[in-house]
Amino acid sequence: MLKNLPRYECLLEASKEFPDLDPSATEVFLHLLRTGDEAFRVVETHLASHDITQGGFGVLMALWGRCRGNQPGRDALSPAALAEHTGVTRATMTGLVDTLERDGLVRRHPDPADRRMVTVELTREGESLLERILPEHFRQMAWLMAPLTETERKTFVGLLAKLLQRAADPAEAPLATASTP
Amino acid sequence: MLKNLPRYECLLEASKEFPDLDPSATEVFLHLLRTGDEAFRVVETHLASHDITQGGFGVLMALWGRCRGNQPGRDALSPAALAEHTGVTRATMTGLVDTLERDGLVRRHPDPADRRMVTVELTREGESLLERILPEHFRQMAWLMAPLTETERKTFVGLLAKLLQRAADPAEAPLATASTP
DNA sequence: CCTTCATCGTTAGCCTCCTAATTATCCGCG
DNA sequence: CGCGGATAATTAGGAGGCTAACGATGAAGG
Repeated sequence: MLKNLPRYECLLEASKEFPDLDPSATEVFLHLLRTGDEAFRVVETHLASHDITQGGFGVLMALWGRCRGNQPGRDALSPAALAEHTGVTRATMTGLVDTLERDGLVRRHPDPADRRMVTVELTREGESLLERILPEHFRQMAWLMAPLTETERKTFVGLLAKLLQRAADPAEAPLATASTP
Repeated sequence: MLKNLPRYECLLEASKEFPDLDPSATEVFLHLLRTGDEAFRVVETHLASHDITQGGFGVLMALWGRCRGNQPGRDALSPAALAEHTGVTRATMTGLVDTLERDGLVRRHPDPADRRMVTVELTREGESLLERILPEHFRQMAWLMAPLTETERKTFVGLLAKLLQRAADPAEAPLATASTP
């Protein structure tokens, strides 16, 4: 998102004016957002070359046997389950499934038991697209992470997990307590 | 983006089937994206409570004296410079400035020297909004990073920088070479 | 001078994503 | 049975993001 990461001296200077500004925290934060965004873009670019978006890819992956070969038969999920799984709202999922269905990668089936419900499943075409995309997708992640040793990766995931736990915490941020009330 | 991070055993199993899949690389990648996204959401939620979006906030920040108190007088930038600075296209910047101007946070001025150009500057209202938002914004970043020691932060930024360099590399990913040609 | 080319901002059309409201259906309770 | 409440998917309306194309202007060369 942010293209220009502020330089460190700059942060130090600004922190004089704002007592709430923690320079090292800000630096980590900006680097995290920037790197995440850039990594995102790398795979997004690849997916775009196959005319599929990140959102669509997420749906396809969710459909494609969670954990691969979990259950026999076709994998079919409701839009609600897909939304939950990929982290978007159900309204958004309607749009995503619309696009995927229009492109023939996915099919909607009415649920005979509960007529409110619908199940979404992969078509052959969707499956084959996925199998065409995945090897390169995996290669790309491996390439991206190549500069990190196995030890560094462990450390990294540990640090990310700490932040993730806090960021995803329902307790949320301290929106009241402050040094500037 | 991805809500359910695959468990490690699952990745190991899948890697049998896909020689290109590097489990630890995938794990790092998914954690990075997920954490970045979650951190993004935290500040986005805060900004939303002031009726401003991330994109708009970025523009305001860019306008608000890069590095704070850099130059005397008002800070004014062209849409192109803003787009460059915040990492969006010029077309998108037009829309962002439209919204900000409609909300009275920003003003467009024609450039007398070059009639193709326009300069964008902060209004008093925009400035005061920013000064109202920033303390809490800083506090939020500090809160988010609180679980990390100063040493961990240094390590973390180092790792992020390594990845960033690679991800932002114009050389891009190895889209040709592969074990599945 | 005038033609060509680069550059600026904007427009048009599309996709993703959101919230809120709508419609259809199921379920349980009197 | 019939009615209210929960839940499914969808629609409506808005915003940000992109690419591509456009109109206006400036700069440079013949």
